[in-house]
Amino acid sequence: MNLVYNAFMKVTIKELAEKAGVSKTAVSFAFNNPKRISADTYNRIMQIAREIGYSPDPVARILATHRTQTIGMLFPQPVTEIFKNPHIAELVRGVGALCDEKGYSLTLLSPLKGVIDHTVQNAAVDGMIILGVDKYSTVHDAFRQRSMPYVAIDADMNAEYSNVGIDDASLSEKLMDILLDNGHRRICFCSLQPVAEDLAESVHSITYDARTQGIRKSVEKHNLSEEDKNQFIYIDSETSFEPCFRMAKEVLSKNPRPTAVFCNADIQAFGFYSAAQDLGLSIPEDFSVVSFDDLSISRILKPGLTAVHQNAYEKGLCAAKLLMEQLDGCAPRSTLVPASVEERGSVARI
Amino acid sequence: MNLVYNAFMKVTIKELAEKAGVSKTAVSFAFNNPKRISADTYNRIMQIAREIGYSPDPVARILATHRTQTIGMLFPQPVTEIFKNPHIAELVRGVGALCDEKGYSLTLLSPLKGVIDHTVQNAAVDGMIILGVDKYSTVHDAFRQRSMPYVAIDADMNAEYSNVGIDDASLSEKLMDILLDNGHRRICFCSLQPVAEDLAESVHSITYDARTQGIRKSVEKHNLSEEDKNQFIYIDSETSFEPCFRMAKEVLSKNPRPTAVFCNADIQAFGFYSAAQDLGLSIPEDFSVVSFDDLSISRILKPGLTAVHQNAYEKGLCAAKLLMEQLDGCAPRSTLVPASVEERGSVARI
DNA sequence: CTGTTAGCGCATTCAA
DNA sequence: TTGAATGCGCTAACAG
Repeated sequence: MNLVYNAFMKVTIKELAEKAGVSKTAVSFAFNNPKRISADTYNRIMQIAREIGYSPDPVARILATHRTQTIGMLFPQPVTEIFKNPHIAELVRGVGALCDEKGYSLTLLSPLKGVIDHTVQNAAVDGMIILGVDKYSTVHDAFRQRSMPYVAIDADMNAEYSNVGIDDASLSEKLMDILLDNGHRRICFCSLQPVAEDLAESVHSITYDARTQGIRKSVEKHNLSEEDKNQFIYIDSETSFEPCFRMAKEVLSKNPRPTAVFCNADIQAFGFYSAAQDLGLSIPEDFSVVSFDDLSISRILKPGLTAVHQNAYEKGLCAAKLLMEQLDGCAPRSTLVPASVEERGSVARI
Repeated sequence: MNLVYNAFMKVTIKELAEKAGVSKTAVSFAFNNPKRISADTYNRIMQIAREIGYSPDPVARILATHRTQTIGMLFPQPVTEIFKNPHIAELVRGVGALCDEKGYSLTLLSPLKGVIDHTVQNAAVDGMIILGVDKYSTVHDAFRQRSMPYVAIDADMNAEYSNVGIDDASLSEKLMDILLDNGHRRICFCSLQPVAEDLAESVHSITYDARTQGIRKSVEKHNLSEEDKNQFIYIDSETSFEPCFRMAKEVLSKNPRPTAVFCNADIQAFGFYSAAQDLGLSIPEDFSVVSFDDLSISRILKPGLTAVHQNAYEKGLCAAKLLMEQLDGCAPRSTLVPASVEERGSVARI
């Protein structure tokens, strides 16, 4: 029961005040607003503080000020799962950049006992950035109940809450255009990871929906026959390397083999590049690949990956900015982050 | 000043107690220990709680219980820098795994205004896991002063604090043996990233020291001539892809070109593989590579990377376990995590 | 420039 | 089973 540490009887502001012969307020000022007391008393206080090993209790300070100086990033899955995807680290980097600048800490949050609303109720943070919002999520109510500001990433652009995203639908359409324009018909689509295992059936990813819509639009534009459409393959995929690699091997071993894959995350493309090499297939001659993300580390892929380039760092940073705005009293607003299709060498004409 | 949210006048336990016609204690029990009140009052309390939108204030609870249910990961650099290295994400995954299991949150911490001891004093966490401890750091005193339990990763194995690490010295020696045994002499060494920019000169990385020691031992074993040793090249390197790529290109363009590189992180090896391809060099025929980390994503490298395999996830998990132990009152202890040299195809005999 | 007085919102001992 | 009283450690009006 943590007795070891409590046994030290943490020295408090009261004790220091007594020892220094001043009031608690004076001590408080010494630590937070030194200008308001004389240099003499300041020095005396700090001197004794050092001697008896005093430092203010952060939690008590938070209770009194109502400011945790911490923001949370709320993920739909445990940290241990979600961080398998390198894309997430970039998002965190972006958020972290502003946190560091503003002196905020960043807390990683995930559903408490599987329910995300619990986390929203219990986290000691000033605001949150939330990912993977389900279309029908009740999480918005939870936030409203706590009167807590938050910003979503990759959720609904036209909702009343703050959102940061890219134009998934039109980018997805363009990406699909490339495949279809180059004659590909036997195409494999890799899903984004289900949001939570036990909720797998009821997950409604807004991003995934938008991308699907874009694909559909492209398909319609190209007047594919029913027969063509029936050649599409849909595959469930995770977002860490090993499973993607296995999945890719499976797909590439199919008979007939698809001529191209539409990945929803670079890490999936990694799997296909690696699997192709293992099977003696070459990209793009034997197999074409397109993807979403275009991580900086993906530059290692040869030939270069044709992909939707989205700057995850920028998205994180932008979300953090919108949150800080709200923390300063501004109203929620949404932002569309620029993204583009980068054509490199991973698609062949067939 | 956050008026928007405070204006809602958060509903408190007192208000709920009045509305329900019970004492604050009853409400507290309803949320924390329902068995101690009758089902009737419980239901009534919860009913009204829902109606008026009450949920307990996490911060007040923390102040009263002295438990934040949060642990911190303290990095020597801002999150935005440190997360460029994929290795870090693995560490976080490991820590996160146990946090999730035990219902703890995980806060990412970095030096406050450049001073790490400040962070230690001000973070609202029950304990910390700390990385990149400088040999002469005063951070240990800061922890002692707060009576806060902590665990270091990759610090001193024989200190009085808790530490998790691998046998860097002997692994490094083995890795170097491979290079020397295969006839390499013109070898390039890539440093680990300096801990903090403004402290660059006074940084004393324990890990880096140990590895250097291992290398030295290998060199001595192989009776290298002074002339041989003078061919060694030492290069400062960062741990994100783009800079590594540029650095690699530079190294590979040197005349005479080194025959091999000793990387201290996979991400550096990524740079060399990519740069080699760009320059029309092949690994290992034209250039050999060895590295530390062996990330799962590194499996994409062909030929396979000869590297020290360390399970960063395991290290994080182990550190979290040691910390939880201390939180339960146990004494600090250290653990050596197994690691091994994996010989694959990235080293040629010359 | 300094000190006094109230809380902040909840958990918990003890008595009823 | 319930409630009153007390304390957690600090900040912030306000008064001196």
